Amino acid sequence: MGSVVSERAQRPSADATRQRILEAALDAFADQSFDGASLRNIASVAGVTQPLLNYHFRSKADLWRAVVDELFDRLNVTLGHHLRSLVDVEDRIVVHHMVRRFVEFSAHNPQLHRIITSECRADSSRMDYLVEQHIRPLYDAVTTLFARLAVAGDLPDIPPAHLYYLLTGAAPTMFVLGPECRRLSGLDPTDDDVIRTHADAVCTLLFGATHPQTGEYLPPSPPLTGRAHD
Amino acid sequence: MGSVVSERAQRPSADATRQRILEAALDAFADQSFDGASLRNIASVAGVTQPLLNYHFRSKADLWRAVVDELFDRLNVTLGHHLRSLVDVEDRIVVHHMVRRFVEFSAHNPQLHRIITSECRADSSRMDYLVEQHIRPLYDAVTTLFARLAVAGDLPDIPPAHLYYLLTGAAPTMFVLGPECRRLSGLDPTDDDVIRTHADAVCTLLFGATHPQTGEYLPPSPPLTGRAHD
DNA sequence: GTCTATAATTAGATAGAC
DNA sequence: GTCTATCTAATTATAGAC
Repeated sequence: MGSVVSERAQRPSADATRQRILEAALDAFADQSFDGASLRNIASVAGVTQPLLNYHFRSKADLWRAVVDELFDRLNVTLGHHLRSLVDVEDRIVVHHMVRRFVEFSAHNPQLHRIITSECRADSSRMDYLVEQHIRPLYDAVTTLFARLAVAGDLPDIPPAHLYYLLTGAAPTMFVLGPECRRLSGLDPTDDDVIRTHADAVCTLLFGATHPQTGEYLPPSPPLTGRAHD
Repeated sequence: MGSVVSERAQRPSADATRQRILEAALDAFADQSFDGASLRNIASVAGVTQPLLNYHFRSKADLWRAVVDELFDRLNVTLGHHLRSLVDVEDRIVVHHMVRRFVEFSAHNPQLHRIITSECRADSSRMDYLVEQHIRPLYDAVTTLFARLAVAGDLPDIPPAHLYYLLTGAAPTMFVLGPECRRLSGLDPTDDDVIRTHADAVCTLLFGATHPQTGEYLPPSPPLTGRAHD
């Protein structure tokens, strides 16, 4: 047990301190963007002093990269676990589950999309890092899957790139704008029922009807509810 | 001609200067958020010096409010014009046109959603202003229209609040993340064909099939394309 | 590993000349 | 109305004690 010592943390308290800093920095960068977040405030939330952030992470930019790496690691674990547990099933089942997990992840980690929309609005070195290091592999995997499903008739006839931005816009926006949503609608976007309803809604748009309570896939899927005109 | 003098601008050059400052500030606030945008840089882009911004607009916060007011005025004119030109037609025709105009406006004015997502992630006085002054009237109008259409079966059976966030997420994200989109997909989100394809895609998700070239509504609407399983 | 103290930079706002 | 010069405050990063 005493042999669990990383290169960075010689003292037992260091790893815990690092983690508290990372968590405070995640919320700060997500809520106030890179420039708006101050190291002093992050340090204060983490219960340490500002120079300690420069000690553990060389600079503000390096701290930001550490935050982003951990965030995408979590996303990839979430999506990857469900992908691996779904081998040998049809593409449309896989994508259905992935969309639900993506909505749930976005609800529990709105910081992901807050940071992406902060940094990907104009070219910058941080956008370089985000896109090439983390987003492109996901984009390639998702659009490849979408292209297969569109040919099979399991998705609307929409070009994969457009479908990607429809999904990555529709799924998380209610949670990214959580404080606004609460005021406008009275709904609590952290409530499990609200999250489930939103996942159902995204699946209804993309795939047609789903079981409203459990989100289970219902093959063969009936026509989109609410489309009857007779 | 010489009588066209506003209260604020005693000299003929003042109105033009004010407008150049507003345009530079719009892009700065949208691309770099409130804290990231500096008055010195905005002034430089507008071709003036920094203290002139404090002269025309009392403070950075007041400049931000002037930018936001003008932006929502443009949105309301765009949506309002199409609403007024569509009296005495069915709700589903009205909403179909509004969605297309909203996609087009979002493509040409991504700053709108960049500013909203900057400010509505955490409570602040600027979020207060945005929500109560500009967003709530739009939210109320849109969700009321959605509720009528859902009852009539012209929209998927999704609660209006959720449908609002699906639409305001799906429609503009491709343009809000324009620089990212260009890198990932190779598509130019300022290209008219790309914008039209995206408007078609949003309408396909919400309403089912549309005429892919013109975006004309096709009543009675056929089933959602790509749903056939036989 | 964590602190105090501080250097160096930059920001928004104001004073005053023209 | 627009400029130059400057004030005050806040920021990141570093130096050095413990």
